[in-house]
Amino acid sequence: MSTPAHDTRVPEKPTVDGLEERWAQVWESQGTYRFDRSKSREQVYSIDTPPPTVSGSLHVGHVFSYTHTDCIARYQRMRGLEVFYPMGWDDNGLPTERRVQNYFGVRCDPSLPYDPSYEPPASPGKEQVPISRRNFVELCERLTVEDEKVFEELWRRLGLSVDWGRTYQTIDDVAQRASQRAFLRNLARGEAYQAEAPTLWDVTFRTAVAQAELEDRERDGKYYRLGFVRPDGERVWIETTRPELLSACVALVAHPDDERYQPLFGSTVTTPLFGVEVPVVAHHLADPEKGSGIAMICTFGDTTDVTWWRELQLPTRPVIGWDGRILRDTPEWIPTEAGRAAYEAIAGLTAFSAKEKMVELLTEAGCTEGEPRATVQQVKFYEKGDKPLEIVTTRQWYIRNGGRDTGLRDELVARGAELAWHPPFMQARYTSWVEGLNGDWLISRQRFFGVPVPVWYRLDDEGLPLYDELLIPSEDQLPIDPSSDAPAGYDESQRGVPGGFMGDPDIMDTWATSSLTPQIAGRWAADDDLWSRLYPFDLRPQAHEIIRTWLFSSVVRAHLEDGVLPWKHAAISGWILDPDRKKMSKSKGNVVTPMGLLDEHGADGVRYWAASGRPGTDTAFDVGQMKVGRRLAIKILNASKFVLGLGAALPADPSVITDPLDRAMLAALDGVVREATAAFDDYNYARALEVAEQFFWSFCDDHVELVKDRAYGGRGEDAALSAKSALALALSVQLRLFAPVLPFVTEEVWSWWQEGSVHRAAWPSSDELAGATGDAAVVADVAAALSGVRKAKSEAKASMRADVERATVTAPAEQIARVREAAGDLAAAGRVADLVLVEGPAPLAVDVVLAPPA
RNA sequence: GGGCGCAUAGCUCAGCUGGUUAGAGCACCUGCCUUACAAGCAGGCGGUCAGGGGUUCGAGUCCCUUUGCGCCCA
Repeated sequence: MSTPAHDTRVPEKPTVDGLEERWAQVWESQGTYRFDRSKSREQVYSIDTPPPTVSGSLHVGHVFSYTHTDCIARYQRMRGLEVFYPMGWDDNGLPTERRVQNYFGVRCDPSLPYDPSYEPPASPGKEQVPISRRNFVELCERLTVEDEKVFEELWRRLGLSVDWGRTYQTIDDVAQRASQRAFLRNLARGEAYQAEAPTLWDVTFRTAVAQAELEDRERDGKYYRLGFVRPDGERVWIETTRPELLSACVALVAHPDDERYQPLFGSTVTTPLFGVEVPVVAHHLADPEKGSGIAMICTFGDTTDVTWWRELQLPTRPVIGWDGRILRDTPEWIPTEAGRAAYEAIAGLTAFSAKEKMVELLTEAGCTEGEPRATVQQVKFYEKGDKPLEIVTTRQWYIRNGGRDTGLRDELVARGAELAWHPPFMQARYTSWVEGLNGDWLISRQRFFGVPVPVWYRLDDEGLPLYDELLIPSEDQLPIDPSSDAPAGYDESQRGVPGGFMGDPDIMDTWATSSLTPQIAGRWAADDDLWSRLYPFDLRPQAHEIIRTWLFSSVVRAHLEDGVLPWKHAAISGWILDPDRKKMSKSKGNVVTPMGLLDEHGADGVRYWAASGRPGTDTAFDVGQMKVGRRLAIKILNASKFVLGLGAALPADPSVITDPLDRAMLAALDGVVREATAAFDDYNYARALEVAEQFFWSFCDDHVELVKDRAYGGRGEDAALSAKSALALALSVQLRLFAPVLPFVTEEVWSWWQEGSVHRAAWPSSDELAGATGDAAVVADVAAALSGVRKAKSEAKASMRADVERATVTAPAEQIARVREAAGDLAAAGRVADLVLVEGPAPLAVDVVLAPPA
């Protein structure tokens, strides 16, 4: 009839302490979360896990969002899908470079040869030691291995159901191969190209920066009023914040409708000091309200200058070098001796010093008017930099992303509409970003720790590179480093010599590699069998601030390579806010270490807090919620101990559950299962948790209290069997409902009486409750009646054990009928001697006469 | 300047496609050792759902608007 109770193993004093360590070990040794690659694509749920930056540190925000993904992963696994859930480490890029520089006291000098026996100084010295690129990369790898260990430890402690046999990096050979292969294929299809173009340039890092990495910052600036000279000798006054670029001036521009300047269009003026003749042109982007309404166009002061330069086909007169200083050679376009002398005065200066010098010279020469006018300007910065970006003209690699092609742009916008966004409004971030693009994706970076651009150039007879004559490796040669590998048909002795070759010196943007995380984790083009079982993936979880970078660039790569979306769903997590509703950040010193939280509140408690945050919603950091979660976990232990201690066991046949109250409770639970399932299918783990939790508390406080007496045998064997069977069934279902959010405590209880892991058990369904359900409405009415009795005792300041002489329940007929179904349990739980049920008006009321104290 | 989101009890938040007296947890107050749990249990206090206007028989929910906060983009 039912499973005997003797195989349960309930501890005397259950505790949540120590569960993490114990179960993390069991899961590892049993391979609970190991991916079974024999499953077909339809049987697999594949997750494109965001790789955290290992040279940074994990914070509460990581714990928050990774928990969400884990809840989804665990749910899908219990639904019977084989979950592909890898973990990646993002070690590619600038943050690692900087950390290595500081940690070892070295810097990369790509001109140096590789030294296989190199060992870094024991402690960093005052001066950074220059080392070769390969040595530098080796140090990066050495350091990141240590970081990864710390991260993995935390993730295991948090209980992420990751397959730890499937970790990946964004810099190792696998990643480099995928990244270079994708690039070469883009190149073959004409989607990757090189171009000499104005490029936003960080003078500190000496690298180009992509549109997606920009941010605007406010800066105090000054407008200087400079007089240009017309052929008739009259002055034209312009206002500029960058007088240091005067020598780079190529034109003046005003709005075509501006009557003040219309007479000048088509004429020329000469620049003050330098005497260069420049045209006066018209363009609608010139703002008549700004300054004097007429502006100078330079090579290049800002991105508007670039637009004007391109659209008005103006000449190029660069004066700023890659180091951010004024170029030393006096430009040939300056015609006068005085002009050349003025230039020599600023040659080699930083932009800042050059500005001061220019203002001094202009003022002395009487070319300025009035005092400089203070202004606040929006200036473009590299998001990781601290000096304003300059715009320099360089040869760079680009990948088409729709920024210069409306056809492709429309296709990518359509991809965004095809993706299931959670929450849906996040799609707007994507669409507006794609629609606002104004250039292709610049992927080359003049840095060292990254995936090299895998091409060489042939050198002409004078040793100059022929950029059109690319030397390209075959895919089976990958990964390559063109600075140390020679192209086919050449040998190392021909590097850098006339008629020989040179490697492309640049690396790729970190997003050019991380946009391929599905391809890297899924072993694209390396393990076709695995790949075919995973791709396109099911889920990309990520934060909203990188929709424009990571999400978009991933869509671009999959669209170009395979003509598909890389995944079906994107789950966008919110921010963690501190109690002042500000974003938590290291600089504000309000960051809490995740390991400390796990120690204090337990992994289940911390996960409970995280899972309470709705998808995409910013959530306050709240230890109160973690305490609530911890209490819930403890309650699950205790309630389970009680139920199992009664000798409750799962019924082999639901017909033993005969009592209407038991069946009512299971009917209500059936509703909870349906709701939790629908919520999880909608990626709303928070709602799923909420309904399960709400049911659980009333299950404990009302149902268990009501049936206690019957379960102990107070009304006979059959009645007790019904109660115990229903309790066991309800417990089994509830443990599984909680398992995705509270993996440790549910596994602990599961192990007391069930075989295998709860995390590989089937998600509860209505089918398993079928045949054991009744009228769910009974639950609420009986609970209301019990509550009435309790209230009377509480108001009389009596113990809940106090005896009741008579309790009279008055309610409409149908409610009375429902209460009657559980009259026996109600009388026992309330210790009511005489329970009277009376039909009457709503709402349900209870009149209680307490027995005199004994 | 454009876009998105948020505003509900002291705090943190639910309230789906508009439907009877607006919910939960925490906190607070009053009690209760009750044989799973005092890390518990019972009961209670507490809200002109940011302000204004509109649609509707009916609005926390839909529309407009104002204010405040946050984020993304220019």
